[in-house]
Amino acid sequence: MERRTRQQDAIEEVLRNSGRPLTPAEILQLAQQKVSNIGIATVYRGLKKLIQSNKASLVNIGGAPPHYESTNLPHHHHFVCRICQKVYDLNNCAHGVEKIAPKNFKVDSHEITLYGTCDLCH
Amino acid sequence: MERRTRQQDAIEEVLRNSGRPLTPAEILQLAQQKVSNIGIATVYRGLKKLIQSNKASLVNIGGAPPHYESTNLPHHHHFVCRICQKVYDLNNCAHGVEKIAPKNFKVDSHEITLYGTCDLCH
DNA sequence: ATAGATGCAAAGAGTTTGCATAGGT
DNA sequence: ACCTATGCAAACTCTTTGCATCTAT
Repeated sequence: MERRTRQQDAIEEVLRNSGRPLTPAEILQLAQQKVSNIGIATVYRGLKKLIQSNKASLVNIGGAPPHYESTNLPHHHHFVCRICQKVYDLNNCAHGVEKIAPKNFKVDSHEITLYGTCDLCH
Repeated sequence: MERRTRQQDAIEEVLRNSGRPLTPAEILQLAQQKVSNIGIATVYRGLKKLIQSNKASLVNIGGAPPHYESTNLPHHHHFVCRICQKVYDLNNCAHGVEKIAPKNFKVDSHEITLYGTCDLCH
């Protein structure tokens, strides 16, 4: 049986409330504001559980370390700022991207990542 | 001044001759067939140089460890088969993807990765 | 001869795991 | 009371760095 703990709740809440994907270290820092002595191992274990239950997903971005985000968001993509390394959510999606696959390749999902300079850094 | 060494040549050649992106460990293994006692540190240093001189680039694929590929290929994207885990190169590119960024965000490059089932696996 | 590149091993970073204990049920 | 989840530290994996040596120029 799975148990509900303050730590697990904190991790889940941090992810849901952040408007952008976070790294495990960022999640730890934010979760510590809710549960003072939560450890990094708990964050990793918590993330693993959230991914298995499909409440969070891994966002893999070239150059940047792994980020995690809540799955309570609609379909979207990401923008990585080359200056501040922050990852932003993009709300639009280019339609028709899956058409670049060859015949006989069945596409079930896609990821688009844009790189450049964000609002604040430029 | 930069020097030309057998090790550096081997790394470059391995990347150019492989039809797909490779991990540092795979590059090491293949390069050892050409230069017997080349070490992993040399591979990392060699890759760094190739990236700086724009002869190779990092390919980041969700779930999989970092891969590297030669830039002697035209602009292209990747397809990851969920069954066999292979990474395929795609020759087309959806144009206009950079338009999904908000105003004031300057886009200089993009990556598209499709996921699904490849030809052979389906 | 000179100085950049290499190989090895040690050091760092990020992530996982073992184990005793706290705390949810 | 039971047994999962936690916190800490050690273990692991991947990558980088220090240093003596090799080697391309």
